[in-house]
Amino acid sequence: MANGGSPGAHGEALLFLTDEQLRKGIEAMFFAYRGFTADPDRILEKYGYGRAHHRAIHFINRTPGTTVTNLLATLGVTKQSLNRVLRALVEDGLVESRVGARDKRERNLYLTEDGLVLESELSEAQRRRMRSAYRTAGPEAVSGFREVLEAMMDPEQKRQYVRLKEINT
Amino acid sequence: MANGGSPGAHGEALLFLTDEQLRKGIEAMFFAYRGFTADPDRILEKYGYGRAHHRAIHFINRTPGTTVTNLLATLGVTKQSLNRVLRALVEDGLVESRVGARDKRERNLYLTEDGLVLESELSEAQRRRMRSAYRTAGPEAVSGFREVLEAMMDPEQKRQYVRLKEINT
DNA sequence: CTTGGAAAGTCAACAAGGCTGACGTAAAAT
DNA sequence: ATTTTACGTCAGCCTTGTTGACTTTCCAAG
Repeated sequence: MANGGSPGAHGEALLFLTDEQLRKGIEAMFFAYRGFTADPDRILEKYGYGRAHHRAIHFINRTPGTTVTNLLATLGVTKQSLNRVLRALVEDGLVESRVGARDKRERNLYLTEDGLVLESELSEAQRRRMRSAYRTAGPEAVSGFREVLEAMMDPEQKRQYVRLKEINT
Repeated sequence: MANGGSPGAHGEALLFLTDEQLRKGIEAMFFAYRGFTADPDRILEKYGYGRAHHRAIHFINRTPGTTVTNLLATLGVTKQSLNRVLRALVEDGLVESRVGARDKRERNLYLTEDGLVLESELSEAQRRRMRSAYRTAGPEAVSGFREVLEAMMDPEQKRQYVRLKEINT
């Protein structure tokens, strides 16, 4: 079951698939994700928001005019859970919810000016860290980074990711 | 502030540092982390546990005999929060808490046989996904993946990561 | 034109897992 | 002898997720 240290007959080519290597990858994900969220978390706290608000703000900014159902699919949470967050953002004037033009049942979501300001504060902080990590690791590492992450996603998540990736190419 | 599409005088060498590229990295992290936790989450649900239990189990397994204070530093949560999780695991017979031999104030934590069984179920699921992602992306990508993740950690997290990495080399 | 179903919003209740603050006990260190 | 450390615990709070039930509005198909 567990294959320890000694490299087998296949040699170095498969070294990166040992349990040891996989474990390092797992722990790297765990610790890196903490860093990934640390800066936004600090900013959000100032405004009394949490990560859930950040996610909503991020994806509304990414696809302005998106519907609630759309956002639900992207975020993978329940309507009730998203609604609580969305209500706060609308009440605080960071998000605008317009009745759909074509289909009046839908609500099209947009960031207000204030919403855009917070979004930019959050994403700049997150980009700063990402930029520094990219710079440290170099372009080759970056492409490997993204390849592995993509391969780690569930099919549905990957669909969401690719869909967004192809906007503003 | 935002630098859009057109490559500047530096050419392709810095393309990976555009806001566009950074954004893709950010979203990749978001979606990949969901995949990363999906399999363990399903398993944990069967036993009525959550991610917090998984983390405790993982790191107790990694450094058997570790103390509560140690675990606290690794996990980055409060004593009260960890205690709730630890109490459940001890009561359910997955973790053993022995009074320290040298320092009787300390508690040394170990997985029991049952604990080891669950740990192995969880980590095998997680390794399976990581292995598949590594295989898809290839060895070069894997090293880039880890480099970027390491560069993304806060110094304190990186210390934890490196400390663990160097056990069982 | 009626009706079925989709999109959205809302209420209530609950759970996991974070947090702070305040104590208490045992044991080590000074 | 006193202070500090390690651990445990009680109480209460918050965010963010869940289920279930119900309503309103509106599109679309029969």
